[in-house]
Amino acid sequence: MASRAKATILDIAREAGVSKSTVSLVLQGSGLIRPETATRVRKAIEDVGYVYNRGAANLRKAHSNVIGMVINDLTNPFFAELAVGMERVFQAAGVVPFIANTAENPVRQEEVLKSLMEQGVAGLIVSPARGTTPGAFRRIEAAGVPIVFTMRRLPESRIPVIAPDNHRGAVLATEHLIRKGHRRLAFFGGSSDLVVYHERLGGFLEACETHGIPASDRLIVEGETSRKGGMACLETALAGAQPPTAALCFNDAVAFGAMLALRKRGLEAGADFAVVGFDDVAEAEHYSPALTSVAVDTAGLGERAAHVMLKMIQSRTTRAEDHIGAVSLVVRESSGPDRNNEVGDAA
Amino acid sequence: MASRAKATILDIAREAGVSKSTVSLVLQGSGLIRPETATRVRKAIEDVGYVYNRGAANLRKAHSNVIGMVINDLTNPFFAELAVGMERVFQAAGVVPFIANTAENPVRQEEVLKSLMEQGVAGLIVSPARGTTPGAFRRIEAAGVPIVFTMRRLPESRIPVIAPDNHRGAVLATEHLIRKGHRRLAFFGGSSDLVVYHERLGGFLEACETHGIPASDRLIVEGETSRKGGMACLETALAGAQPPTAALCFNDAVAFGAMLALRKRGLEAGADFAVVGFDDVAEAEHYSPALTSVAVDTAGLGERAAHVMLKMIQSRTTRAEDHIGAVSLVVRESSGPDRNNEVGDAA
DNA sequence: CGCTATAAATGGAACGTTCCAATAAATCAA
DNA sequence: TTGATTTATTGGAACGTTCCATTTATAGCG
Repeated sequence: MASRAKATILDIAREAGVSKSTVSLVLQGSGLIRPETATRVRKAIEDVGYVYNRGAANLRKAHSNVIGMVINDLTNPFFAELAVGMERVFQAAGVVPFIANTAENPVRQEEVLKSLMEQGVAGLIVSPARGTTPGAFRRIEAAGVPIVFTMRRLPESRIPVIAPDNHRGAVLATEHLIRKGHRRLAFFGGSSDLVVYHERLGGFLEACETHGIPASDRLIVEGETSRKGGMACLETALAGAQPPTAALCFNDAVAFGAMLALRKRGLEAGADFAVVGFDDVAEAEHYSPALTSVAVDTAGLGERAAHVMLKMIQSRTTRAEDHIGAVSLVVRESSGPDRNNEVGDAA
Repeated sequence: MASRAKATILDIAREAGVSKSTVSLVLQGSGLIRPETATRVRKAIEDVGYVYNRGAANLRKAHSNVIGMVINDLTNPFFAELAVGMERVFQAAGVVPFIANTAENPVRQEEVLKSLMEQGVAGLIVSPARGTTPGAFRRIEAAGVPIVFTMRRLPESRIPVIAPDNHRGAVLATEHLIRKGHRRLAFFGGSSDLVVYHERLGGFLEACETHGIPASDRLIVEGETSRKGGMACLETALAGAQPPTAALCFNDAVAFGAMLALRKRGLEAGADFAVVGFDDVAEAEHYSPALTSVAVDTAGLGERAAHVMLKMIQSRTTRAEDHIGAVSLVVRESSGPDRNNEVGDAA
């Protein structure tokens, strides 16, 4: 049944009674071939169960159609949503994106990038792992392969970035909490080795500044960007003498964790402590209580990144402009007013 | 900076003053090369920024080190967890898995498989998209590329499957509901074009049978395997004259949807209506109320699938045994007793 | 009919590796 | 010293495609 030796273009040529060049032309959909010949060739292809060998082709063409998508945490639904947005665009362009997970591990990331490069990818869309060294992409850049960063950027690097307006999002969220009457605020999760962290924290601090929240009433708790991290942050925060009454969380996972920890203490997010997330993953809407979060148009960012990548490949450049996506605050149930300071809020 | 023409093995040979064969040997870590020569070559590799061309190599070797992972719905956290389990194993084996998403679309799946095959994958781990035609994998089988199905199987196919014991899981869950005093039961979500559906539904029906729940008191509502589908199922179920008091859901996403719909009606899962999910995704534990679900050891199944694949590749066979993973019911808050039929349940 | 113009098909070199068989150099045994 | 053995290194022929430069067939025109 299964012919052992895999068929090549030459086998097809023999089968169809044409030359290998003709077969190649048919494979590429060239109009130079007489339609009848083309169908004959196509039939032969079908008959022998031929599979195109893209490796061999790339040897001559140096122009693959695969794009690598390197993601730091596939279990975060946020990245899955991002990937889906990209795929929509790539599919339309006849490009197949291969996704690889680095699990937030720079060593693993190194391996994955190496493998992708060896495979001859046309471009790389990357959300770099935490702790990525500044030089990690130098070789890839030198090889002339276009790279686009999504969501995260590296400290000093000329690689284009597609990301939401983290600063603005944090300002929006923080102002919302202040308007709700909260005067002792916390920022939960993330760590300072992430540029995004500084952007989001920076927005938080700026809003505090503008609205006269003194530094002594701001609590910053670093932590893992996961549910577990969020739980830990909340515990730390409530252990203090003058605990905060509201928190802006680094992302939704942290927010979910904080809410879970609240429930464990018999407290309710929204009523007893205000929680705001970041990213607005699909789950946020369906949580209980529903999570107030900064919406970043995840799928839109994914589409944007894919478009930028396609353009870079097409114009064979390695440069592109950054894109900072608009954000908006989606107010739900988790961010109620401060009970001890019922200022009220019209909005 | 970036040398335009990419360096080849020959450039390195020139740089290091050896022959291309020597470079090739060094690249493969052969012990035949004098250590000093090897270091000299490695230095040259570093200096010229060489990237190995795996396509060219495969032309001779016909033995790539990439494995394709084809997943039907990346946004379902279940599959992300599965992927993570596989990656652990593959990483240790020095293999890089490329993940591709089919978004439950057989046409897209066709494209993805084609692309992966052209890329010369060593093997394929697949969770087939809904509506996959029985012949979809014939060509791949004929090409001698090992395939392993995970979670889902195709109606008639000799391809090995790694999946949980769906039947048993459904029996466990259903018996739990019956012990809780429920006498009118529903099965929510999924559709009959999925083999898994029949396995899970079969377990449900069998348990009903054994415990004397008449067919008239069993309600089966097909639906999308998503939150949205779950919401619709619940609405349909409660619209009837003699609505059920408990439901076993096709998977956790459906269960979350059903719980959400309950809340919209002012009802509470656990207290007013019992809900049991399937898969026990990480989220289940953290939901409110926490979801009772059938745990399938997702990561373990992923690891198992990866191991089977590695063994198939190594022994160059296309056959392997099915693996049916053990399941267990994790009882949480969402599956309380029937209020109108407080039989009680010691366990 | 001969000529040119167009259309269709073809052979061969190249792409960057691997691997076999062969060579060159170093070591050993007698 | 000579030949045998071991250790390092090397050319060259594949592998399956693309693409350029040709060749062959077909049509058009006077």
